[in-house]
Amino acid sequence: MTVQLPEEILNGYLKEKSIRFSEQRNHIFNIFLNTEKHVTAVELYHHVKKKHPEIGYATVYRALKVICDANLADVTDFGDGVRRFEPKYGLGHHDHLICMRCGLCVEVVNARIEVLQEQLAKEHGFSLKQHKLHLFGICKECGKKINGK
Amino acid sequence: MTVQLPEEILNGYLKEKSIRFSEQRNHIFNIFLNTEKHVTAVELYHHVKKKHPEIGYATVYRALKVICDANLADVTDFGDGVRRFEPKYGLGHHDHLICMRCGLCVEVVNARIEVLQEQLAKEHGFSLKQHKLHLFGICKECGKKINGK
DNA sequence: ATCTCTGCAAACTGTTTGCATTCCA
DNA sequence: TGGAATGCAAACAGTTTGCAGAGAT
Repeated sequence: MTVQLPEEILNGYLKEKSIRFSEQRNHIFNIFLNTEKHVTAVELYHHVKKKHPEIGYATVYRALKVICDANLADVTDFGDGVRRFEPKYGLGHHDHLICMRCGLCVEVVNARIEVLQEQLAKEHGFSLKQHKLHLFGICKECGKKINGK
Repeated sequence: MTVQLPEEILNGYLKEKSIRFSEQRNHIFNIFLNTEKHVTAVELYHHVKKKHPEIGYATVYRALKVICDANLADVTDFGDGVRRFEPKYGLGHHDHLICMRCGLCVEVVNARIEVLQEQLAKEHGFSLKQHKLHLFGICKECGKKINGK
């Protein structure tokens, strides 16, 4: 099994599902891949708009849906009611550590937590497919600022 | 420090913030406490509506906001874009194990995961305040059904 | 009497859908 | 050529807000 680039994965998925190629979706996908993580659909729309002013909201949403279906993006909601999308390439799972004061978002992983989650699910008769862990707290910088006052 | 009932906590909070008592908010709060967990604002509205048809959406939303501010409810979004509220009484934190097939939602806790999360946050200079862990998988029953086919 | 809370409806935000047109296969 | 994908606008769902009137302090 050779390593596949995200574009190849997407194209493979499109072929498999006999979804037609489209210039716009391609543009959206490329911009999505090069965007800072955790983009809102609206943010992505604006990024896309800069280079391709003719592309509309609906197309961005539809493209994102295809990308998610192809398992190339994760959807996350940090609790503010806005859905955020982030690219993923098969592997590379991670959790989120979010500062409640400044909004800083750090990606973290801990293998032991992952293993314990697997066990916990198993104890309850579940086969685990996916998980989302959001840790909310105060980051170092904000901590200083608060104490400095 | 004596143990406080949720109503007492809410009343204390109202007094502290000099928010006025209101019949409606009280009804909403009581129904909220006696509802199965993870209610949508809309679901809660309908429950409330049965007993108190004169209460409107806005009041339910406003009441829920006060309840959350008083730290008596948690907001959760399992990824479907709908915000769910669940009562909490100070302590009693738990995570969620969700079946991706039938929607079954089990509440789980694992002390070791909690400790590791604390450590993980600390490693990154964060002081942890809160976290949300959603485990998505296939429950025992659904697993049987899938294999049985 | 004052000033907050309610209830209604209208406004808003994020997302989806219907339809005529464009354009890939 | 046929049918799926686009772009627009209108529809939708969930949530918030403005305002007049009711009600708590």
